[in-house]
Amino acid sequence: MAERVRLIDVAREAGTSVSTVSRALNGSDLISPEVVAHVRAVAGQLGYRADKRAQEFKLGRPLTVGVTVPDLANPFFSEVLKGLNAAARAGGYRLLIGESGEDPAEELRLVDELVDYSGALVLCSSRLTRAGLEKALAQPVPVVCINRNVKNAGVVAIDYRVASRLLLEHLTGLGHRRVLYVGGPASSWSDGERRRTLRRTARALDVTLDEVDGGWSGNHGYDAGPAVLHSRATAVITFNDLVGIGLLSWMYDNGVEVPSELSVASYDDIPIAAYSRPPLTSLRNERARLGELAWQQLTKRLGGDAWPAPDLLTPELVMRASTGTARRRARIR
Amino acid sequence: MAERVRLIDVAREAGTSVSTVSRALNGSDLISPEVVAHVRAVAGQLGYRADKRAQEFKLGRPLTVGVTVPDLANPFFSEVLKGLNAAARAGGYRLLIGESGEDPAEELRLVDELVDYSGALVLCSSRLTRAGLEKALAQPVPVVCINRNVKNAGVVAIDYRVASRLLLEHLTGLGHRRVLYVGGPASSWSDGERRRTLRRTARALDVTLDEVDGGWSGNHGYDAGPAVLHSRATAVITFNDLVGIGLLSWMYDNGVEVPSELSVASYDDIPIAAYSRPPLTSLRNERARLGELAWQQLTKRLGGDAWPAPDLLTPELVMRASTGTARRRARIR
DNA sequence: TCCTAGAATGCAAACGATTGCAACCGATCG
DNA sequence: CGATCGGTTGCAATCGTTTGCATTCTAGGA
Repeated sequence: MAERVRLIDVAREAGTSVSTVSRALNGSDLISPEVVAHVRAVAGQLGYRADKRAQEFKLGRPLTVGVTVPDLANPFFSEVLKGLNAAARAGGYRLLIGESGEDPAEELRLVDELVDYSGALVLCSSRLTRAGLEKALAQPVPVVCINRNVKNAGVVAIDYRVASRLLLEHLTGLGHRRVLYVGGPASSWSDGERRRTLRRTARALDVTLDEVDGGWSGNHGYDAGPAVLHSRATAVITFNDLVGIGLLSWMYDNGVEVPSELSVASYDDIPIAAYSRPPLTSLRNERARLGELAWQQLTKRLGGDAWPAPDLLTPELVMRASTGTARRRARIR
Repeated sequence: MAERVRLIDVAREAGTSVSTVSRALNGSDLISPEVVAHVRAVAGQLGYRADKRAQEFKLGRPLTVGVTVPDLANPFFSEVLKGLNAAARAGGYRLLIGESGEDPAEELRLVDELVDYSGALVLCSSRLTRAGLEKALAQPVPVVCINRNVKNAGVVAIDYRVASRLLLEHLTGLGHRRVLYVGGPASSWSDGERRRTLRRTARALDVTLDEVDGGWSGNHGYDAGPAVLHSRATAVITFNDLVGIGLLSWMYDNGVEVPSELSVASYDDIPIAAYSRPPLTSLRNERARLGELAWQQLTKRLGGDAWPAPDLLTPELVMRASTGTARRRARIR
């Protein structure tokens, strides 16, 4: 934990002025090559590292992107972060990450805090109320929303219309005529979209669609077990894979065979979805790409352009053993 | 996206100097109450928000803690982050998070970058080589290691001696005499600790312990399936729950019944461990507490004290259905 | 020999805040 | 009535950089 070496120390040691050192280190062509070499050598010897905070402070806008996610423990979000982080770093930016814990009030607090340090904001699956969102958009920095549609902001989302169609067509193809949707958190825009598109598609396919409330975690899925069984559906679609896996577990504990008595399918296809028992049919999406696209929208905007049109990502159905034809009605043994 | 309001704008509007505004806003007792009220009112009206970057720059050390984790998608790490984040925020600090992707070289790069913006570093389950670690510790900021033991740094870790004893005693209690450990990444210190303590305890309990290499993800666990079956062990301990769940899935796919033919237990007890099929016996630990303790060590150190003694957290065995007495030998059907 | 163009370098202001110190005020006291 | 004092307030330096502009120096042409 040595003392910091500053520009002035290098200048003194090299026998020049700070401006010369600064220019030499930053590769200005105003400086003679010999001096550049000398300064570089001295700087290296002294172990000089520019104070990034001072640099950025002087330069203006902070090179930081503030990001909020509802739940860091959900691989969906961590992979979005991975993509966003890679893109942002390539563009010279860092990520400041905040987790709201699925709580809209906390998310608002986070936004308020992050904006102090960030030159831009990315709200991932924002749980903000409409009013909260307005406040966030009123901040003096550009905002991109992932999986949430808003005006005056960048928008990157998964195409849930396609998603819901893929799921329902798969299930009807297996002969299911009555499907239950186990929903997510009420504050989730994407839950709303899933419901909306499922309903529409169900109508078009002449499928009966029921809905119950669930949540976002394995616990929520497990707890939804009884409600699922009491519905008369032969197939279930869950808000996400964690819920789906929890539900599978309840079915197992209660002797309901999947898929012969009940089919289960879900959104997101997180890695462990392949390792549930039975493996979960789910909708794969390019989550990392969501992050990348968010960054692209941001750079365009930071470059002075208007917001581009929303980017929509098309998911892909991954069929696994949790869905099949219904051979008999589920009943608790 | 309005223009930023600065201190000078407030001063002009309030008809005073910047110093007065600064003091009024920061609650100095040198200012008369009326002026404070007036300045506060004007500031509020103008929507003034202090430029945190300028503040911190002036004040000196950055109020940021840089953190590295190997894998954001592993709930173990996200919960450590949760605890660390809560504690750090309570202390007025923010987190700058970097993910190394289990790659030591990338982690070194991360450290190098994070240190430019951070007043302290937390390395979570660092995969750094000894040399890399030395470099990291030579940085001009205090460093805390979570789940890695080093000199001249803060250390917070899980007590793997206890952990391994709990696991092996549980298994021997069920009658197992031959146990296989499916290991983690070679760069993981905690994998080393698990192996070391397992070996020692196995010797003490007169259990035969075999080892194979695995990894950190569900895929690694699945891929270890054949090796597990070819070993003559009746019980398996996996590096972590993701590996355990992957392994369970392979056993299922290949007709091996758990636990009647093979018991599986693991470290960490991440939430979905309860929802694997069968539910996974695992070692619960207070991950969020790891983060908290790391912060406590840091504050002590930042306060000028020497590094406190390492904090060791004792895990707790959660028995679930993946372990039981071996009734017959596993064989692929 | 003197002047000047052009290259190289240094001086000092700036980014937005905090803070030590000096200056100022009215009131009290001698 | 002037000196003093406590309570307020403002001036200016400062944090570590970058950068516009002035300055210096060298060499070449007249």
